[in-house]
Amino acid sequence: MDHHQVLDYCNNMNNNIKYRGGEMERSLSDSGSSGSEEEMMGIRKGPWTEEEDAILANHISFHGEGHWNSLARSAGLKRTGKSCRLRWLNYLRPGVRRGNITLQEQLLILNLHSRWGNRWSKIAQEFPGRTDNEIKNYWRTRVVKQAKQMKCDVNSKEFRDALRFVWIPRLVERIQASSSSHTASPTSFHCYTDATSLSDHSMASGDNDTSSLPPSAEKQATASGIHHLEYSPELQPFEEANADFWTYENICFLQQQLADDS
DNA sequence: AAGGCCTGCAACCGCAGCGTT
DNA sequence: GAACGCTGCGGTTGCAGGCCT
Repeated sequence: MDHHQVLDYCNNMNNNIKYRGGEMERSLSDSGSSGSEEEMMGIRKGPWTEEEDAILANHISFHGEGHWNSLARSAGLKRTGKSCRLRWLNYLRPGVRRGNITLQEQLLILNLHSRWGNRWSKIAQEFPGRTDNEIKNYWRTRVVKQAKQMKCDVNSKEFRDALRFVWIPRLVERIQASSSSHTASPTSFHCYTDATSLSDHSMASGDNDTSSLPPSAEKQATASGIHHLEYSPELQPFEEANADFWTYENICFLQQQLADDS
């Protein structure tokens, strides 16, 4: 990205960013804390301004990433190096994707989390353009919320079974439905659905109990004590699925992950 | 209309690991 | 090998906007 591209990029950012509450000056000296070096230096905290974003992006375009503390100083930003790094990686960096998590991404998040736990940066590596922060937020705001609604711990066997036998199969069903309505390759999902014993009857009907499960899943869910599963609105369709991502290889990968979990 | 509550997300904080001196 | 600084990670918090009463 050369200098002119950065400037264009910054202009676009300025036009597109939706700021909450406008510019917010919140230096430490304003916050009432006292005596810290940061306060003496007038280090700013809180939301970034458009001007700061432009300065940071412009500076990185000339000098590159890294050495964040010295970068912050030389750019004239009254921010910590950590703050600059976070802002760049999570927001300003070219290629960052923001917005709705697709069905495929949801499925992969559930699966990778079951494998790696809260290792968000590692999980995020499987999602080009997504940040660990965004995936972490998704997990906490959607999945943890769902666990709370089910009155069980997110790491409990009960909830993990709910993910495996209810949530994930339902996501797969919806991906199938989305795929078949947008592409002419319904056989793409054949191996996955066969291997997970999913029947053809729809789980997208909004049923709230295990009667909507495939027979094998229903049996296992019942055996696990899951009787009153409820679905959140976020289980309703998100934006159009990313068909390019949903390749035969990815399907088989997920299938293998599911098999490894059992 | 207004006030309180809830939700989602950006950003901060503390800590651990690593490299350098 | 101790001290220091930097970086990256995961947990947590603060707040704007939406929703509800």
